[in-house]
Amino acid sequence: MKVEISKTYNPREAEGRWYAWWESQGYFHADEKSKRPAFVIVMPPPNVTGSLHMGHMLNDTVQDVIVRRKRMLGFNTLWLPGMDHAGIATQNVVEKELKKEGLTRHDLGREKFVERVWQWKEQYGGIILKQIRRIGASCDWSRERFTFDAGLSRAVREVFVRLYDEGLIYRGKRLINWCPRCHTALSDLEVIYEPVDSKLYYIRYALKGRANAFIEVATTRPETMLGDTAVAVNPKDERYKKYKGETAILPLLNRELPFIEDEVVDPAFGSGAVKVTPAHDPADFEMGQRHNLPRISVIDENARITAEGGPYQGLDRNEARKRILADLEAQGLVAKTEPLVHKVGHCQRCDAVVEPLLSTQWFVRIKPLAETAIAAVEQGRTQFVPANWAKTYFEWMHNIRDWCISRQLWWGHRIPAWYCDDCSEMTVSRNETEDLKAFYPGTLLVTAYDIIFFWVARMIMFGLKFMNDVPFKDVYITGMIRDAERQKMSKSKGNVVDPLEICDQYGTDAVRFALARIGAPGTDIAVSDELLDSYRAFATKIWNAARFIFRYADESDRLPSFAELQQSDLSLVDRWILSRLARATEEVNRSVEQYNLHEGARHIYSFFKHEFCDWYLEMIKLHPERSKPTLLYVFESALRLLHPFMPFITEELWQNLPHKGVSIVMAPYPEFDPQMVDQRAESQSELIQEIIAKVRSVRAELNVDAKLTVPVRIATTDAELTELLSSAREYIFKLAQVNQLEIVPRLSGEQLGARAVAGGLALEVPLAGSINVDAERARLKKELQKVQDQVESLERKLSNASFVDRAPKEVVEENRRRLADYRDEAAKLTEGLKRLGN
RNA sequence: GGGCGGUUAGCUCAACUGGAAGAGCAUUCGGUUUACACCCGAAAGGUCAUAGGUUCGAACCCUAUACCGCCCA
Repeated sequence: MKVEISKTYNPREAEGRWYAWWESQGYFHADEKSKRPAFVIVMPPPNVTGSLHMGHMLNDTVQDVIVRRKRMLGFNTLWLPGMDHAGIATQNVVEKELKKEGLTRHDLGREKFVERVWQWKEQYGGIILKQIRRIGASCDWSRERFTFDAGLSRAVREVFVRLYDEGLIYRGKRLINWCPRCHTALSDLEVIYEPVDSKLYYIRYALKGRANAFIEVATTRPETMLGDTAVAVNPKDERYKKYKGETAILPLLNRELPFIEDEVVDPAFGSGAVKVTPAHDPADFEMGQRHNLPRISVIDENARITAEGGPYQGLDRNEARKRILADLEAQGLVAKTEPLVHKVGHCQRCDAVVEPLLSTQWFVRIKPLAETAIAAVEQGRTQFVPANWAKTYFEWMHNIRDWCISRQLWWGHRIPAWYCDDCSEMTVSRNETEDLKAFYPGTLLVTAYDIIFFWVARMIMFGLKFMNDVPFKDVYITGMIRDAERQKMSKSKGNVVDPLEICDQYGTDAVRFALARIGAPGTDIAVSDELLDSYRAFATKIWNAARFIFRYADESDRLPSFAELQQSDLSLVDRWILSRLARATEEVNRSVEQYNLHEGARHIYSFFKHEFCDWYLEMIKLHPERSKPTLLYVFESALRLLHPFMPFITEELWQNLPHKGVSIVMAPYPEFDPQMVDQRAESQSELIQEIIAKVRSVRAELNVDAKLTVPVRIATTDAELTELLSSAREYIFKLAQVNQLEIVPRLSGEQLGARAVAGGLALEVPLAGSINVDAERARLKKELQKVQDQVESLERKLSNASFVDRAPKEVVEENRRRLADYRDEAAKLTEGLKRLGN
């Protein structure tokens, strides 16, 4: 019985069906007892509150292509999925919910609140994990992890205690980033600096003991003046030399401020003099340390002015700014105001303006960890792909600063400071130990470059520290997704596309292929409708090729082995396509192995579309039954080759074709077989294709009616070529609309016809009087010009003695051969032209 | 200010080790050839940002410049 498939492919239906089946069959499950070599990727865990965006889809596609191929190659693959409990983000979400009920987390208390967050997590969290399934990611869901699970909490405590015992964790009063909305400390990385339209205020500070003498300081944050403890200028600044040793008087509060000199002050900024507020500015904090200045905290954790702010106590920082400026204005102390765009730190999670505050927090002394991690990358134990990103990593690691690790969150790991003495025996559970043995270190981490500082660096540091080995051998850095105008996608710009909608629209396979195809490592990707259209068309092409095959395939057909094919009666084009398949297989494997997914995708695309569909399928229409075994063999192999990129459509078609095994997911990945290469079949077949292409080209340029069949005459005296041409004449007939092929020793000058050269052979399309001599002459002249340009450039090259002497022999030979070919072609074209007169 | 990257066809991007500049889309022309009009065939389109240098040979290596982008401070 013939296999029937629908006229068009319905991606949505097929995708859901196959994924559910794959998962239920346990194909993605890694076996911790397996003896096969392991291939391990840990998925950078998405936030529990998150939903899939194109960046995730790119990452997950890259990981899935790599993992699926490795699985098919027989590796014991583990792609470990998980979710980040995302402390601040998740707490915010639940707090917002509570607010609707008129409650705050304080009304519930810590325990009840955390319980509530867990409820939220079970009910609404982790939508993204379902979405990740939707795009075909072949993760081992049986091992799914949540960063707030008991096991991971224990690991965090263990790490904390060990670092503390070694003196790498300390508690100290330092200037930290404080989010007054989230009410927590943030690490440096959690602060996003954004340009803000602001003003630079020039404020007059009086000088002690001098009537009417002022120094102007420039500031963007007048409200912090309440905490000023000095005025600073650059020591090289001549303008202020005269004030050395003087004392300034802080307006409004009348505090005495020493006049100090410090290199960090930029004489070109503002007036060249700045106020120094060690408790509210990182640069001032350091200056304060250098000059032993007192630190006065005037802003509290609610961003309100403290008692130190005297009359301004209790005011919000913004209100305080207004009032202070008004008061200064009233006293004539605001010299001038200039517009200024400067970068202001915002909370990564809630976008509130971050307040630098003095606070007692826990810090990790990170330098010793960083040094080991730097060495590991220098030694190549972990490699970046592309290698350039190692520079970014080094740059950051060399300038790393102690890391503030405490957060004032309820939804987060608790610092076990109160039972340090008791927890020294904590270990991870036995089960995890077995998995760790089997799967640590991992092989690969795939992430965008904005995460190098977060996950990559920290995983390397802590992997080395606690597992004595790097956590992964390679780090593949993907680009960022941009829209068609190359703008970064962001919610505020409103140009975010939902990958699931895109997948619904174009089919997941098409979107995956597009991402893989265009995403060279480390380069940004612009997603546009045109791009997606072209790969949906590719999926459709595959579907239709299958429909063609199903016209001849029967349920009783079985898949031949290559050995069987070799013994059967293969046609020229069969041998050709097998050879091309072998080469495509080699290229795809080489490319993907080197993480050049875009190259791999390109090779498959080009093989499938331009060789298999455009030539092979067209050619075997002459003898479909004879070529059926090869057709089935090549198509089935091509599906396996393509499967990592387009998992759904390949499974759908594979299941309907003769195949071996239960699922393409577990079928072997094609590997290069030198026996399949047939150089002779390739050159013979290419000659035929060149002849067909030339005839088509001549016909099109001379506007020959598409329905009209024409005779073709080819000149050769070579017996082998004569044999080849006559055996391949049917292909030329069918594909070039030819009705007669005459092989002659040489073309005579008497016949009027269009001339061309294909594969070194002169050919003629006698058009029996219908030819336009002028058009043909023009066409030939143009053709000849091109060839002569080549001849000239090669002659120049070869007449250069140092090229002939110094270039490798093969290159010189190659050029000589090309020159000879072009000269021959030119001669033939000239002859054709001469015949037409001028 | 420090670091990184980019500049190739109208557009989006490739080009593995320095050795004939490619693809997709768009454009033009011709086609309902029974797998496919989400298609087929043909064509046109390039000073590889600019200026130097290295080399027999440079899109690729080096130097400088211009413009664009990103990261860090």
